[in-house]
Amino acid sequence: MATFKTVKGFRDFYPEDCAIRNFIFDTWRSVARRYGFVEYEGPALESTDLFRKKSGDEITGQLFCFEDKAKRELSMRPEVTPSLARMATARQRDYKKPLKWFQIGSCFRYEEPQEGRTREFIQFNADILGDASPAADAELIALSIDVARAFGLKKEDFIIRLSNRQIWTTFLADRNIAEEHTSTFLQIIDKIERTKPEDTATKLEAIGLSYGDVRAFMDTTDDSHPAFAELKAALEARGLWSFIKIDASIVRGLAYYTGTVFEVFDLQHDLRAVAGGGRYDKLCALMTDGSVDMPAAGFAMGDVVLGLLLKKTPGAQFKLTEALLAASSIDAYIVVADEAQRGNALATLQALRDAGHRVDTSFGQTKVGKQFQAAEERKARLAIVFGSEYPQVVVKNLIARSQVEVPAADLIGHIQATLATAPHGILLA
RNA sequence: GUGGUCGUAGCUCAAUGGUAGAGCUCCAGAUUGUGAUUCUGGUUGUUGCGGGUUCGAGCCCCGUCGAUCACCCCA
Repeated sequence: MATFKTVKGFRDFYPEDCAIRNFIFDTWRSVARRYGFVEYEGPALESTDLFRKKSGDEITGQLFCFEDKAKRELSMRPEVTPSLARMATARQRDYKKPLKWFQIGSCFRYEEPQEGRTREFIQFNADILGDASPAADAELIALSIDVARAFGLKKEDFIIRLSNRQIWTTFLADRNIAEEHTSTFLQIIDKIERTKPEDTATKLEAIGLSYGDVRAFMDTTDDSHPAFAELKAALEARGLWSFIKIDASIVRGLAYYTGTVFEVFDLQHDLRAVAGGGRYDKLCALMTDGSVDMPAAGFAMGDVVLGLLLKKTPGAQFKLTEALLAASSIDAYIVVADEAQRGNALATLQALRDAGHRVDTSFGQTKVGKQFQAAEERKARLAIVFGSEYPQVVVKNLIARSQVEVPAADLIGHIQATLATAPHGILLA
């Protein structure tokens, strides 16, 4: 038994886990690129002040923070948006607007682990900076939908819950509620679906509002509300509006959001939100003390909840299995049936690898049966047998279970021609 | 940070307070040039860790670490 254990809330990625992780990364990347986003990355470690600046002192309780040897206060990043704001504002003159940037990397939060929540998790972040239009919001929402679909999730599996903080700002202004109550109010709304109505009513009355008024407003806020008009038009034109459900209770915590806010929710399993985001037009100005005022919007999707959802959704499972098989299978396995031929076998191994094929072999003298077992295990398409009949070489198609003898001189050409054709079927179970 | 449940072989789990086991996996052989099945044999444990009670603790008690669930929080 090993003496050392994985640090609480952190995960090991054994090959089978890493394969799933890479499938998720590949999917995120390919869809983001399809949308014209470019990849960036920031440091995993930042000055603690960067996060304080954005979220205030109270968040330090949830930070992995420490002092380095020079007594600098540092924190593992709990999110990438502050780093993004720092990077984008620092060199915003170098890039034409709008910036469409995405990133994939680990984030860290010092919290109690439980289902869907670990202390290190990997996020996909997509942001558009320098464009304040609802068209940019629509682009992000469309991206989040297409990412979900790329994982094999269907309309019955997930929905986008959409709102806009402006509708609440207007609601409060219409009732002459002081601006200082806004964040308190939004916190109440955020929790309204999981708090007892009596408790909510008490809290609302404290800032001069009635529960009935708020509820009635929520119930009558639908997709005909003018705040959604442009966004709706842009998504309808793309044929994606049917993925949207207006839900005024979505306000996304007490974050920096200023307009559109949305979450990707699964419909079948009652999980946490798979992704969330929105518009945060004031953040760049805040982070630069007003010197760079750049509108922005974005969303983040974590790997943990997404992974749970993919495992629980049959359609996504199939895609995942297919991708894992494609990633792990090899083109050929070289069987050395006669040790005297190992030199010729290794020369062929090298030539095939040089040509870009995925080829493996066993290291030392092993029974032929074991070598075929290993080839099977590796999901090889071909077995290439070097034995006493050399210079004739046996090439066996492990899927069709047929084999031919090929002269050594023609071997490489024969194998490349065979691999160039589509396999007859995928070897399953 | 708070509370509930749990922790035995690589995995899934047994074992009235009385000698720590099974299945699967893995490795080898049956089978010295062909993938499956079957059969045979074999490796693996300070029972998470540390104390305490007891003639005797995997089992009871305390602490601790971890997992899990629910709070808190969710940027």
